[in-house]
Amino acid sequence: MFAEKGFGGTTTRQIAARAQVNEALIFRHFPSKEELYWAVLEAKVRSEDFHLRLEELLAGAANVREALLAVAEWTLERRTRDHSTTRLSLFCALERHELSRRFFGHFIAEYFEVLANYLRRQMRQGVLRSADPLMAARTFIGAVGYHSLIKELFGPLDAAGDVDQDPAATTDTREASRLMVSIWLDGMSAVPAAKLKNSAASRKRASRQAFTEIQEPTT
Amino acid sequence: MFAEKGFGGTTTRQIAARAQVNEALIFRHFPSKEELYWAVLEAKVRSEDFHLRLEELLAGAANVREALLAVAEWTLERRTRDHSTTRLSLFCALERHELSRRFFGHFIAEYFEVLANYLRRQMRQGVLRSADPLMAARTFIGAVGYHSLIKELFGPLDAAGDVDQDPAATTDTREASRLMVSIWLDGMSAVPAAKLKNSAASRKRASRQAFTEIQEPTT
DNA sequence: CGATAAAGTAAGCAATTACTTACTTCTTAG
DNA sequence: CTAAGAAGTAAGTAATTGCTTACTTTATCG
Repeated sequence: MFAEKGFGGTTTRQIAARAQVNEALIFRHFPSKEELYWAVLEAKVRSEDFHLRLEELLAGAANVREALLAVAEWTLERRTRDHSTTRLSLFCALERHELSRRFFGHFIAEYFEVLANYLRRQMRQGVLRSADPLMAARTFIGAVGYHSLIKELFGPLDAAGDVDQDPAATTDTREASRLMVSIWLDGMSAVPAAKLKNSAASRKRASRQAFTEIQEPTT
Repeated sequence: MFAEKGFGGTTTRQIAARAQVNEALIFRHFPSKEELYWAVLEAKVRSEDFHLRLEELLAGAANVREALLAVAEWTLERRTRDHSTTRLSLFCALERHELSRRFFGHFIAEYFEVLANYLRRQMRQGVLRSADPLMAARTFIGAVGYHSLIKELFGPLDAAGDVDQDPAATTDTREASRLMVSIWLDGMSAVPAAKLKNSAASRKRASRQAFTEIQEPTT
């Protein structure tokens, strides 16, 4: 309910009603509404150990592309399935500045750090060109995160109008992930030799590249 | 005040106090708090004609890189200077789902559309590799937008700790823009010849890998 | 069992909410 | 000048807020 209407927008009466208990019971278990709120946040954060899952994904992937694809798809899929974490953290950040920074802020920083460390390693090994790993991580997460954020907050809005509704979320997730990874990775790759060849004969790209390349669609 | 504490978090009494008028005066000019809210939103949106400014920036740039750099720097600079628009739109999206979509949703879609059209043109001219322009636009805006969003909501959080505060916002803006543009552009360029030369000179990594494959390492 | 504490509740508290009413002041056109 | 309406206000309204009090029920364990 906090994720749905925020801290200020949720009343203890509503919470009690939804929990099918008396309102006074809330204040028997928690000294105040605020304490309940932080308990909810902590439980939420604790239950979704993001940066651990992220480490797993990165460690389990065969190469950078696979890793980033996995991260992108995981992120998009998770966030389209459940908006509550995003909403909760956004509400938290918007409503109470001080504490949210120490809460989600630290959490997010940790998350970035994990990806940044991975990218740093890839840079050292020459797989990626060298750049500020933290910024590089942000750029990637940003593309993925913003994409899903807009979708969560404002719906599909694919066209300028409002005609076509969410067509096939999974297809979209796949395709979106692939494009974002390909853009980021091509930009960060240490060896864009293939791309050069590619541009030299700009037509039949598809046949030439066994892997890696992401096809363009859209007539 | 709506940007600061949201619709529900702002009371008409507070507004009246800040405006130094009697609370009743508000309801003489606006039939309800909600109507006042929408009036504020409309005024805000109207005053910042984003997609027009975006078109100007794109039209005025010498090439794609310049254009994207201008867009990135403009976005970052504007958003670090004034958080109110972001906060307002976020609050709006979080608090009232239905109307926000028609409000900011349509607005954002329009914004994406402008950039997408520009990118489409560049693709047709062979400057950029062809891909879904809307997705490409989102990927770029995403990297920039998310970066500034995190900063707005959770502060600097550069390191995992909390030691170094915002060092030099302008320097950061410049550098961040440059990196994001370079990543995105290298990933989207049809002719990355310069990049090859560049990387060859700097590290001679290029010689190592003939084409395409992004080597995995992972011990 | 029986004592003790935890779990649970009905009713109500003062404070705050968006909004109204009944009234006074300012501005301005004919 | 003056009438009329706009601008402005003090003092309320009923409803809702987080939270408390005084009480009853249920579970636990020697």
